[in-house]
Amino acid sequence: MPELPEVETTRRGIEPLVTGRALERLVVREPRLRWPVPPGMAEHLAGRRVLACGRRGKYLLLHFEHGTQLVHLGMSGSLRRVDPGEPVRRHDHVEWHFGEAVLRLHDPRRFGAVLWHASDAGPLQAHPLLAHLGVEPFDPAFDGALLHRGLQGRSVPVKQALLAGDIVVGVGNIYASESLFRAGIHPATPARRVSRARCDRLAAAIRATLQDALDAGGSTLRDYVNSSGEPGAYFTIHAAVYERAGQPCRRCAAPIRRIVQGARATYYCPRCQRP
DNA sequence: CTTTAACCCTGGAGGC
DNA sequence: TGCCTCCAGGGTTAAA
Repeated sequence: MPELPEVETTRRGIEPLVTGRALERLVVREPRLRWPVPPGMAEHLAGRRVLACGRRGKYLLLHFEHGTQLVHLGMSGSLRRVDPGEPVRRHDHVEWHFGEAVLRLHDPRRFGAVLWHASDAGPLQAHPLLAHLGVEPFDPAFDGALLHRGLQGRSVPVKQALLAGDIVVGVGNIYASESLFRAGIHPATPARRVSRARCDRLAAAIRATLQDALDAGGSTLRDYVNSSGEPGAYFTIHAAVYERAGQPCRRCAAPIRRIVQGARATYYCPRCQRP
């Protein structure tokens, strides 16, 4: 499932293809995504120039003069470059035509989204889907102090507090487990009980885990965004705990455990990770 | 305010 | 081989 590193890698892949270029045509084959693709979006964007390609959390942002297109990959989405005339496959829902470069959104489960925020509707940060997002993990402002502040007053397990995305964005289910392992923190620890010192460790662990995934993505960037890449083939990080239930911890050899928190699987080492 | 559960959807896995 | 059931999962939203 695309987490922040996959989304950022996608952004870096498409940025040179779209920046400064006019969107000749937008094709919406299946508007029924997480939310309906706004009617008339194709007409609204035809011939308009993309000024920049950004990202906020897991939202890709295509900035136009008159507004911004928000693209979310959900959990099964991928955005790839294909050649014009490349056969359309099942679940190819939206297409951006920039001359010889065509971007195609492929999303079997349709949890993704393609939305529009007009410039005259107010600042982009005020968009309902962006307004409550936490800080970017690579923003210098993200540190142990900020994390510690954000965890105060919450009794939910620290893993769920990370996933909520209102303290720091981009930490999905995989990297939440991996980051907590790296920091040596038990995932069920109540958020407010994580000490300031351990928040320093955790913030560093989150950044390091995401950076590792980004590095892995960078090495496979060509395959990821170009049509040669297998759709749905996301980065294979060298997971320490994720989906390793019953297998020996790479650090201490104790069997990795799987628990369910908030209806989501969490993996951890009972010996390396303490409350 | 915080916390919990339901929901959107399809492909893949497992049971029979 | 085929059909049925179950589950995963990001993230929003309604309900408690």
